[in-house]
Amino acid sequence: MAEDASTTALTLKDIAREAGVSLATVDRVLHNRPGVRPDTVRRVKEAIARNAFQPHVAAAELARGRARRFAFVMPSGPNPFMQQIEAYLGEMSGWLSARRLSVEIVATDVFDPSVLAASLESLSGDYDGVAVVALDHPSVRAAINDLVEAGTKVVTLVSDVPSSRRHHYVGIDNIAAGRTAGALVGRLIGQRSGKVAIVAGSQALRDHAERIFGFNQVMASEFPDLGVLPVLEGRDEDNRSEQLLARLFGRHADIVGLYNVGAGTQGVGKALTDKALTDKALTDKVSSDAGREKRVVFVGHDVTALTRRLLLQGVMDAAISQNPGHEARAAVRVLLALARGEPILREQEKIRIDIVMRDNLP
Amino acid sequence: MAEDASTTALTLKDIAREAGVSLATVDRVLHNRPGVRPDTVRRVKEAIARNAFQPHVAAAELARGRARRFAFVMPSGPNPFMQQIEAYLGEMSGWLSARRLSVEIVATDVFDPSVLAASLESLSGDYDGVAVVALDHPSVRAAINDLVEAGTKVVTLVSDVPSSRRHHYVGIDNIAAGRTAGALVGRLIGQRSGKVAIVAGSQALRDHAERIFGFNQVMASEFPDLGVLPVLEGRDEDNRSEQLLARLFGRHADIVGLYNVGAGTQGVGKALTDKALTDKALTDKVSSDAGREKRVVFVGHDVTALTRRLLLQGVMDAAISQNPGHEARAAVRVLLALARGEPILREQEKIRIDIVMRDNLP
DNA sequence: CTGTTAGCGCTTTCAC
DNA sequence: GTGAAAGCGCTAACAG
Repeated sequence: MAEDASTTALTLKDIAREAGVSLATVDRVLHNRPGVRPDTVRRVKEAIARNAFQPHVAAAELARGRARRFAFVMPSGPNPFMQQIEAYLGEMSGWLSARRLSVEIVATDVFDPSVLAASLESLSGDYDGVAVVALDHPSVRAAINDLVEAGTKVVTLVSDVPSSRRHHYVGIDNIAAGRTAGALVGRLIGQRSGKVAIVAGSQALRDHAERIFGFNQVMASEFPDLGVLPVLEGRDEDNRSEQLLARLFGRHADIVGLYNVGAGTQGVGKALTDKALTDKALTDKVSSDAGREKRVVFVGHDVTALTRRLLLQGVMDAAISQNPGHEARAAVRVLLALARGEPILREQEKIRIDIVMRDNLP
Repeated sequence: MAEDASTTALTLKDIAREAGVSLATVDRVLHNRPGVRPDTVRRVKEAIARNAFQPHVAAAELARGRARRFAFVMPSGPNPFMQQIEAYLGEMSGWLSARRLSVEIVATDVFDPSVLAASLESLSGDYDGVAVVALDHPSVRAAINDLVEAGTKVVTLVSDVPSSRRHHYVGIDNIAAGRTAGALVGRLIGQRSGKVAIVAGSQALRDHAERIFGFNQVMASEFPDLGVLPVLEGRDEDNRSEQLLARLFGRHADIVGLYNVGAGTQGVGKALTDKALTDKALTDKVSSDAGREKRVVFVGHDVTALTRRLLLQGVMDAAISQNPGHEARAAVRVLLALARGEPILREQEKIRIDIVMRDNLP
């Protein structure tokens, strides 16, 4: 139990002496480099294990000389969530340069498989690691596999390609996120009855499809009395989402819940507040609590300036969120650990599904 | 814009040459060490600023030689949450030793101010940094200030002493946590009416008192129709909490919500399931949905093996949680950054108030 | 297949 | 006040 804390930690040299070999040989074994007789490998490995030897990362880092370069392949459009990730990468610049790490952002049309694949291919050889917001498509998968083949460390970010050989996925489980949204909508509706609407960008997007799947799962099994209306596809555009919704509200007077799967939140919020005003005007003479009774429970994704405001105003009830700062830092740390051959702290790098309501806004 | 990426990063030597001084002098200026003429200091600082020079942390770490020692002063009792923090510290052992860092856990009766203060005093001089689950008391504050005075870096963990000179607090805003609990209880009760019960360990504990304060704030302003019953003090003990609650349920048939502020969750859960059984027996002949109608909305704190089970069973509706793994790692990283004189990544080290429900269980 | 050796960019004596 | 020089524990190039 009582380790002698005053003893200086072991070094490569100690292991070398103990195994009866030279520094270089231990180094070779440590990094699984070829050119060592199997028997020697065994002896060295034993010495390492016996002493629970941990090489000093700082010394290793210093000795390399060469700085490490990472590329982040991000969507080129003006997506607020992606911009947040880029902003958080920017905030790390001091941290990065003190470690002689460089992170370069490569903007691409990630929605066009061939363009994305070409972008990835063009990175080969120049970077130690690549983080990519990936589209799940065969040619993208192939490009990722090629990078991995060439020795580049690859992590998928926010959107995964599970069938590829990427080393790690930094993002949330979207089915669970959809389930969480469903549980919130159902629970917050409470005893009331009525219908539930869903607005998504497109059901062809893997993450949107997964969220809808999870949402429907929960609605069907736990809130069977709430009828779920067919998914509206707003293409993540504000205007389109607003119009589709307004029309839907016209056709169904009994909508009590709404799940916005992707972006276009501005339009969704607009449609909701318009509806609230109309309802209020209609019922003002009779009852005063149209706000309470007719209020539509609204759950969406991500904490942006807009959703923050909607939450504070009470228009939105909850946002399911994946912390963009955490994703940015986790991607960098994972790439670094992979490049160094260090173990990944799974717990630390796991992205949680955050439920954000008005009182726990970050 | 186009920095020459191939240029090797600057080193101390470059700065020294540019400022017309030696390596040693730049080092002295960099660390605000005495023995440099003011004018020289200025020249060197200018050269550093002009080049946005960042010393290489790995080189600095390697050159120090001496390992850094941190102490974690933790409650000695069998508190599951604290045990989780210790477990996560344990999981970091590889990471720590690869950086020649040592973390020692010092168990103390943190609820006795004089004992805690004495423990802290005894650490002086032996550690580079101390993380402490602090009790807010004058003698504890004094002990913290003494440590800081002696050059030790100090962070408070989970429980803060805001009036002390501690360098950092790693933990949540407990008032906001209480507000979040209140909003959840209120919203999940929905249209039903009735009373809300609160069970706490003790109102003398700062964090419990703050949570109750936040909870009552929200109940009063947003759910004025729900009557909040006087706080039961269960001393975080299962049996006592259960008995107090059972008695309360006997006196009030219309309890629809329950907030458990601290531990003792096992007892609270027991009391709730017993009540559910009784209610069901009473109403089975008349209506079948006593489960739905009479169900008490139950919100508590922290994700442990027990609360996880209660959430899955549907006995508990939500747990307000502060991620113990994050707290452990944040405390270490903050102490390390403070010791190295590096900036702290505020965003990264901020502990969020997590809302955990069945579908987003970590 | 294995060993020797020259640094990496700092920190820290010890001299001047 | 300031500078010169000896490492810290690795990696990588080169020599056998």
